Amino acid sequence: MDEAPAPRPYRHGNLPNALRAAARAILDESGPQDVGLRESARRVGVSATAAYRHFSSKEDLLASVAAEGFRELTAAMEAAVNGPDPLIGLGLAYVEFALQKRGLFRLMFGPILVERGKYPALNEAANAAFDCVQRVASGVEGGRQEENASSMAAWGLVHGLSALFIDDLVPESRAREIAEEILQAGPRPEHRPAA
Amino acid sequence: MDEAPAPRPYRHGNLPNALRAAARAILDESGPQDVGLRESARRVGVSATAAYRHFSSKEDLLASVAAEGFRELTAAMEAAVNGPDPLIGLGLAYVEFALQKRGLFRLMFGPILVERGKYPALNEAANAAFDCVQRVASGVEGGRQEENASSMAAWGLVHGLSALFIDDLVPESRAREIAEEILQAGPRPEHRPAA
DNA sequence: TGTACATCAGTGAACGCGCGTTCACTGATGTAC
DNA sequence: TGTACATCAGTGAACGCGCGTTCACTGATGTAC
Repeated sequence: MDEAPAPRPYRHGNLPNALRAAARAILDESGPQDVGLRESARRVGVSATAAYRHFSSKEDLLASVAAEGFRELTAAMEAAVNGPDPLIGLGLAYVEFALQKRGLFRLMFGPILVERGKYPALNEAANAAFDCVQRVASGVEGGRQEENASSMAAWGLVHGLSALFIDDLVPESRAREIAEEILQAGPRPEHRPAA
Repeated sequence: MDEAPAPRPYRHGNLPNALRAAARAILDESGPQDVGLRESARRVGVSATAAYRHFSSKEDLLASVAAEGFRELTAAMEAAVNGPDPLIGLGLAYVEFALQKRGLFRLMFGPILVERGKYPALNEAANAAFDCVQRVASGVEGGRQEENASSMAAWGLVHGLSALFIDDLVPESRAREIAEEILQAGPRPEHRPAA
């Protein structure tokens, strides 16, 4: 027991990733308001100062996490688009992403998004995700990614359902079936007078 | 100049309202994350401690502000429902509310909403608003306020558009026309292949 | 292959800050007789 | 109408806290010769 084996080498190896992972763990457990640079570092087992070797500020770390989230959202949507109905697939993937990664989703669409001009990587990742939605929703392949009413409607519907679901305005168990029902039905919900 | 006229009487008169108003001013200027009990009191010109005569905690104040917001949202929707197409009116009122009171809207659908079980007044106000949406969206008068696919779709669409708009994912100037276009068109957006 | 040195990812102590909240209090207001 | 008193909306000082960030530093790693 003399030679205690160093539990971690001097250099961490991938501290940026570890910090992002820690931040995401906090995100999952509570919410964006509780994600802190100090707490993230604490969880990784590293001094708070170490984070500054890789991120210029807390906000920088958060932006990096959000960018990662947008990349994952894009990947999930693109994977889901190869079904019979791309738009339904995309919609369900979007909602599923929100339900499974609530805290991350909230971060992605929180104040950091407004500041995305300051963070090129975040900006790029967010734009890629939005372009993907608009492209599929416009029903064009090479298409114009400019907003048009129909693609905004699809996006709005999917985003709104996600927001309502993760706010527990509908029990989670029902959220998925409702999303499926709505998306299968259209995505133009019929306006029928009571069931 | 001897007798400086007391700028405010010893008793404020309506400190709860004044504190709510101050909190909303902060909400408008920055966002939910910057609303504090101390800062609200400071703006009213009162000691921080004074707030505790009327609110048991910061969260209690926030819940009170959110409840006020839901009451105003309900009123706006109910006023807008008396047009030719109630659902379009309601939708536009909802979006307009979000655009005009971004910070408040964010607070209302933020973490406080999840905790609404602890604040009966907030819970009641929120339920009233949600019932109003569901009632109009279900197209029934005396109606079942249980969630059904069509009313959830309408709500989701309207809520999602609001969220996208206040996140500046669309320039505000365009937000209103887009909302109108989408809602006029349906509210079942046609899925047309590029314009 | 060995040595000298630059690089750079870590450390721990300390900073100032503003927060929510508690405390003991003051003094104006309202009320009972 | 006057007086005694309870009520209660305010005050200011102080608390502990955790935060983001800066500082001067240490010591392992990588590189040039």
